[in-house]
Amino acid sequence: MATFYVTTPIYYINDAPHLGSAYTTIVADVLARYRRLRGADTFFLTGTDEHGLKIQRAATERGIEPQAFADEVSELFRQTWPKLGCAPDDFLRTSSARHKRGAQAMWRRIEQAGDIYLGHYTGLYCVGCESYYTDKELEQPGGICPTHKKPAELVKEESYFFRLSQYQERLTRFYENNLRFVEPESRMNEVKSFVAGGLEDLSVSRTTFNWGVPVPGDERHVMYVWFDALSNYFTALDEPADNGKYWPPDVQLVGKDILRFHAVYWPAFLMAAGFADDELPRHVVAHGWLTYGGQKMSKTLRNTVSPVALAEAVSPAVGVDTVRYCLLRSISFGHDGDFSIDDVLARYGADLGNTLGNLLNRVHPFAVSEPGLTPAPDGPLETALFEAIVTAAREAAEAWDHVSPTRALEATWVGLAQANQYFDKAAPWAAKKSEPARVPTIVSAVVRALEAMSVLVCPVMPSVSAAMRAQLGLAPLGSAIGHDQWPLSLPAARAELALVRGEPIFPRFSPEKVAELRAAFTPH
RNA sequence: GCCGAAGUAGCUCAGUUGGUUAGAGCAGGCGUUUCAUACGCGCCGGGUCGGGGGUUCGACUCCCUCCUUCGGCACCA
Repeated sequence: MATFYVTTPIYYINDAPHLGSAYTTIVADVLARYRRLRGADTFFLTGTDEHGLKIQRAATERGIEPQAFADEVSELFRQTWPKLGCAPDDFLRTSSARHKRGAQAMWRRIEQAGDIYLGHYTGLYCVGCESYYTDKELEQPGGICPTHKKPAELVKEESYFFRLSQYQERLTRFYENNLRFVEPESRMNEVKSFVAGGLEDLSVSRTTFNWGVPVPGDERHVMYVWFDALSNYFTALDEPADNGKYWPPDVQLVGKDILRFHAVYWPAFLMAAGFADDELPRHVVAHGWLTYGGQKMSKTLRNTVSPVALAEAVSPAVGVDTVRYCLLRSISFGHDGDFSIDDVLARYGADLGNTLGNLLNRVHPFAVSEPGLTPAPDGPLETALFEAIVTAAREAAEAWDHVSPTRALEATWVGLAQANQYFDKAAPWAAKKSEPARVPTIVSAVVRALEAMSVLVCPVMPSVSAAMRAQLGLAPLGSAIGHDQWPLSLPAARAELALVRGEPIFPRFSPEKVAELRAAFTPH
């Protein structure tokens, strides 16, 4: 049985969910939905990373316990995803008991393998901030702390280390045997050159704070954040029912900023814990940053945009699907990309309203006049249409398999365009007068095309898919393990159609609404 | 500084290993249809493929150089 395991990073809870994390989560959700439609037994994991000094300090500032702080912000994340149409199978919190258990078990495995040892970490420490800084983070020359305007001190602290240096060769070999381990390729090269530059052992514990997973056997230490966090991908499955069934991850989505941790440290940890090469994650896929309306989003500039608010403003019914579509369609995956309200408006009108919505809408008048449908065998026009649809399905599948949302949606929309073209060529309005017997054939063909398109569109726009299918007289798509529903062959003709003409799925925006949306969502 | 990526039509981007007139979508123009959400369909893109030089019979596609932008160069979530 084919399984599919996809993960997002667990998000650090020092901030509310933003467009960037929404993008990652949506991509993961779309991949999960796609695989489910293909019949794979799929597991989609996300969660929150809740440990570390920053969280401890933020909690202290508010006069609450770190756990209470974490509970609050984590909940914010957990509640956000359904509002964006995302349905993770599990939501892992690093402060949960099961995760601590799992992380400690992972620690022990590595320790028993002899790859964790006690040593001393030296770093530049700012007493005022109570934390370490890198040269880059400090003001040069002099290594001045930007907050306290005092030079950071060189401090030595007891710390456990992971023998990362021992894994350079094996990692290199692993990359050579798995050329697509990291995608896109340019990122793979970055990772390779990083490893080729030599690896030092990694400090994996701290004693300067205690909000973390205690090191087993030495509770003066807590695991340093990356050891703790990365293990979540394994600990989430570390239950008898799941463990082994979904492991290893098929796709791990990460932002480019955290690629190294996932492409170097993480496989090394797993190697040390005794995983064979074919038990390591299959693909780590790095995406770029998002700007909004050409501007980098930042809290200080106060130009962050809430994807949830945007979706609600666009439309209560299809806003979420619209935002999902636009994010995936407009951002060239892997590159930095810009997302803007003008882009949303343009795509809502053109791609969604005109091409997709209108196609569905224009078939209805003919369908209602043809209740007892008896389509003739397909002619050349119909055959050409179905070939085009199947090609679109195949190309979209190929693109989804390679985590290329933009390409997948392009292929999908080629299918929709072909259906519109077919409708014009077949011209049922003319056939009605000249050759009435052909009308049922034409209606049937377009309905079958639309049925196929409702599948192709489903991973990205599940509610639109359901709305389309409702108008076509079909039940929403469900996931059936082992049953590939992707339309890689001609959709079956149905003798009886039960079309239900509904309101347009993507109603045209009034000029006033366009103005309102622009005003509300154009960053300044 | 070192390494790497990108710079292609107004906008967003595709362009396999170099080869006939450089592509798509959107926007815009023209035409057409009226089934449909003034929607669809058809036609229209003389862009020095960042600048310069070179290799080649021939380069957007290889090499050099310059300019611009963006990444990576280890403990930053």
